[in-house]
Amino acid sequence: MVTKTSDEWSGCPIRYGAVIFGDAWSLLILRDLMFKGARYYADFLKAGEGIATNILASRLARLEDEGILTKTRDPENRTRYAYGLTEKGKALVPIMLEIMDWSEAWDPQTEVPTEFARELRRDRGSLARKIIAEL
Amino acid sequence: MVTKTSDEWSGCPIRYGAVIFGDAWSLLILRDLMFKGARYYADFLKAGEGIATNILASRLARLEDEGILTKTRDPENRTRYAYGLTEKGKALVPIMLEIMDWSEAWDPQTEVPTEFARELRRDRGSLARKIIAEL
DNA sequence: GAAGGTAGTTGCAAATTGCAAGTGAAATAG
DNA sequence: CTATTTCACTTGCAATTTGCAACTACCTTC
Repeated sequence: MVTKTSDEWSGCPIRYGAVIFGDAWSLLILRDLMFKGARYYADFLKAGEGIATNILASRLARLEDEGILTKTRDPENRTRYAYGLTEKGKALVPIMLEIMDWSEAWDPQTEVPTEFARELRRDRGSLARKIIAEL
Repeated sequence: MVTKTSDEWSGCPIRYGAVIFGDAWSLLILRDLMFKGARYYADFLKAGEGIATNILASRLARLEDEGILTKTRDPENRTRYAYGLTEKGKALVPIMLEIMDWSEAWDPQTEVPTEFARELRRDRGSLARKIIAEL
């Protein structure tokens, strides 16, 4: 694929999106941050998806490099780091909501909590703002 | 990653999304179908991203298996196949528009045509419908 | 300063990708 | 009816990436 440092790189928005989160593991990490309250390295490891520790480390580093998340010493327990979304990362919430809506509509096995699905349909803009405000 | 045929598979909408298009090449194929009028195998190969023919074949097959695109003999030139989006595939347009909006907002190098960006901001629902209608 | 918790790194086999060349089926040309 | 071309792949193989398991380094607490 044409890379960001290549001469052939142009300003295509989908290609930029593909570089950032056109990767299944990154998508799942973002999900855990946005919707499951994951904050620490161990949270992502234990999220049940079976991500390997080396892959997790590489993805967290990439997302940090891209300015999507931040890594800081946890004030409560200074042996560990806390990961959090930047403004740029929080701005991905509407994309995640669209994905959820699509999966709910087209995959029979997908199940979104009823109340959540209702809010998603009714006013996804305010739902997005509410989720971002809680991050 | 937990696979769709695994006992541990649950109805998580983001995981379903990740399986389908949490893949950079698939995203670019969908972009070419939706916004660049690509229809034939050669169109995707020549899209300038440098996708290898074996990778293209595997992704087209996967997207077809997932019910996102269809493959039919081209009526005008029966030596080739025409690829097209199913309803399920067309329903991905709003997700792609969200990605475009996000890239335009957060990546300085990304450039979306001004008129397109304006419509995206003003009423993305009707822009999505317009794009789908033209597919 | 030893023990425990946390976030990684390292080594290696297996799977996937990327590249280039080859194949097969259908139209078209002679 | 045979030869050529076009199109859509498939195959073989080296290089990269992933997945798995074990190991390390850094704080903090005791």
